Amino acid sequence: MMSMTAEAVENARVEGMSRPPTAREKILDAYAALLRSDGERAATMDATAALAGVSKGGLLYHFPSKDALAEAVIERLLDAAQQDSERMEAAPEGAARYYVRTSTVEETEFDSFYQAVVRLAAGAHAPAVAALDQVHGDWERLVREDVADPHAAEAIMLIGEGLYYHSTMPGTWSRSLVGSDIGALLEQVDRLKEGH
Amino acid sequence: MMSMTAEAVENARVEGMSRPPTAREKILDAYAALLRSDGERAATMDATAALAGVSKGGLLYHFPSKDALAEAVIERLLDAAQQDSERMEAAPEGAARYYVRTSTVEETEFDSFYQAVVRLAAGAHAPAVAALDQVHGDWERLVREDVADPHAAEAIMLIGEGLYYHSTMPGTWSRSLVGSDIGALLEQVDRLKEGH
DNA sequence: GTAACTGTACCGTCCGGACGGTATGGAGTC
DNA sequence: GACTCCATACCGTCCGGACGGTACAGTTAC
Repeated sequence: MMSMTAEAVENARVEGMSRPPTAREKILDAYAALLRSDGERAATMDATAALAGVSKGGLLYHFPSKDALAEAVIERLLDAAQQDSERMEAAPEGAARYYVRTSTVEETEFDSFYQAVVRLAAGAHAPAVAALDQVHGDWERLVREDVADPHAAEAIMLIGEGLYYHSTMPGTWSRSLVGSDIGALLEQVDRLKEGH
Repeated sequence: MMSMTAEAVENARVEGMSRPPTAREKILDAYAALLRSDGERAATMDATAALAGVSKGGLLYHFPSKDALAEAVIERLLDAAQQDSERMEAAPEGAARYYVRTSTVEETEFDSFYQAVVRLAAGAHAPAVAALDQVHGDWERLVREDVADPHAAEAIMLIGEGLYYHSTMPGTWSRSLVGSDIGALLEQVDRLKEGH
């Protein structure tokens, strides 16, 4: 069996080979989980290492600085967003419906990292803000291509962003809204899309 | 000339008398401004005191702990939200239009403190989350009263929350959306509200 | 034998908070 | 109306702990 450098492991992951979770993956997941649940402040290196079941030395072996951790999370998001955009563009239901439908909280890896990066952006982390800019820009472009009326497209974008807003916010009211019928919401999207 | 205790000064503020900005007000504004611009992490007591033009000791005189600062910001938000809800209920254009129209970034005191509390909530600050729950619950109730179709009401709520999402996010893409024509967006709201 | 860790010990900085001052300006007393 | 007393409204410094990061000597698994 070949030995693998950290980089080789990373490449293998990017190429889609599924592998048993390495320490590096566990650390990244733990960091994202802490960001989501308790915010940037609580996502310390010690806490991340503890949650990942790894020593601090082990964490620093993979990520030499906290910023490296943040960069890796952002990179993961951009990778996932790239794939999501392709699915969105090819969706038979149309980009607008796809966008709104997938904006609801599903326990996907994509959402997990999206929410993590939102928390980073809330701390004014410039690369996180830039990454969100890029992701939203892609979505907006695809929705605008799908929806003839630009004002309807804008309203649909906002609905999706409202759902993301809910997904990144803890609290009770989010459940009452997001938990409701997606089908009915998609009908509203259709109504906006079709014009009057 | 009457003497005023700190409590009397506070009461005067609550009762709506306009007074020259006291140190307490300046500290609160500074703290909210730091939360908005750079997030919870950067809104330290030292930074707040410096921005308010007050010594650290002076800050701690008015707010004995950092949590007291957060509580005061939340209280301010709830006060402002109370007044906003009353205006929303009485709005001739209807609650739905009022809600969406005022969800765009205006440089009001209300928005300033709303964004500050969102940043606190992003740090999993429980009272901040509860306050946002309450504010959003009021809005939702009023919009549901205004819009016959509950699914349309939900879509309208989400549009407003999408706008708030933009307002709390730095970055370039927010401008292209939020800066666009509010009138056109309100037309979309009308279309949702009227049903098909 | 090398990559992938563990575990510990340590450093400098920052942050929240405690604390001891100080200036001011009434209130009460005679 | 001078004197004491005291509350308000601050200032400036110090401390303990947490956090990011360094260093490095061992250990395990392939």
